Amino acid sequence: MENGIANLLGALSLAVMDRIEQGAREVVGRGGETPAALIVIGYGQGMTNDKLRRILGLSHSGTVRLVDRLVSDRLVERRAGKDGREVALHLTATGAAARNELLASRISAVTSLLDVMSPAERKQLATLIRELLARQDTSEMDRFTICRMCDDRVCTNCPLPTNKGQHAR
Amino acid sequence: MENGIANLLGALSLAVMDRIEQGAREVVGRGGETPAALIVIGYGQGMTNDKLRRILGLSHSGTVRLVDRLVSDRLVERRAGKDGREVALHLTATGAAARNELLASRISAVTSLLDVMSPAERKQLATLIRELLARQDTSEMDRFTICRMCDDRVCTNCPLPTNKGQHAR
DNA sequence: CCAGATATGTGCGCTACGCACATATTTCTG
DNA sequence: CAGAAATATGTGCGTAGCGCACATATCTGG
Repeated sequence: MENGIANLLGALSLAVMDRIEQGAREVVGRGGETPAALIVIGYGQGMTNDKLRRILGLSHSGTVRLVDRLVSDRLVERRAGKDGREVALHLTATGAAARNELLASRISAVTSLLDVMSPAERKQLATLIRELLARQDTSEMDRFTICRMCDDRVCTNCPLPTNKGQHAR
Repeated sequence: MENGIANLLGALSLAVMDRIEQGAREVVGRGGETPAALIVIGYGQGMTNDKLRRILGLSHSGTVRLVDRLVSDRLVERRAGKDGREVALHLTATGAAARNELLASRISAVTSLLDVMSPAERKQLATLIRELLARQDTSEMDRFTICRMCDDRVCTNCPLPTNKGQHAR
């Protein structure tokens, strides 16, 4: 059946995310979108509450409370934004350290599944996944959403297309 | 960088699970492990509360409450088990229908990401993922956990080291 | 200069889950 | 074969994470 591949990818994705989420919970002591929020804020482009909300796919109030948790955990600070309405989210030193741990934990979780493959197989798989992602029809915000856990220290050449509405940002 | 592949697989897995979970929530109106529970119970080997708990990776009480929700939604029935202590979980007709919808939604979600690939690329990817899964060092319960969302109507040849109908108590 | 858009914060409730405890049934001893 | 331990389920209570509706502050365009 042609759907066999869909089922296999579904199973693999579940296994991958189980491991990533377990590691993330151990590192930051929180679940849900909180780990992703820490990573996204760490990208450092003067993240606002509202932008974060759209990237994480949460409601507005859910995002405010999520940031409340990060602030009470001393991982994030709310600073004044350019616009008097906006809040600029910044990582504290502790937050930046936690973020690095989080990224390392994620890479390690995925690597532990991948290291049964030979270097040639890994290269082949990387090429296929890169193509798969590159051909997706993703909006600017979709791209941030998919990449909300991505390790910017490792992913120097993101395959996702940046041109859906033809103009970025 | 050697970790590029891990990051790519992590990003893809996140995208896949986002779509699967969104569809599952639309179908059953519940999140968390509830959709997986419906699928697992539907495998139909006289599932018990305790076995379900181990497959889903939840606490005991969490599982009891999860089953409570499924029962109150008229998707699952609690029947007497062989052992006087056990409860045998069975899908109602409504539950079986919801389960089929759920599986179809999952396959459709993954397929929508995959159909940018040519048949040859899909076949190549399937072979690699199958190998990746086949070489994992998984316990009996790990396999059920990884396969807790799997479509048994589609996955006739599970690559994980044990057939899924098998029960080792 | 004021109506609408934008951005954030709050009151309130709900879902999903865990811990500790209680209860019922088997199984395993001595 | 009686009692202890193991197994399986259910309950009281609390918490984390999130959404809806509403309130407030700031910016923008006619």
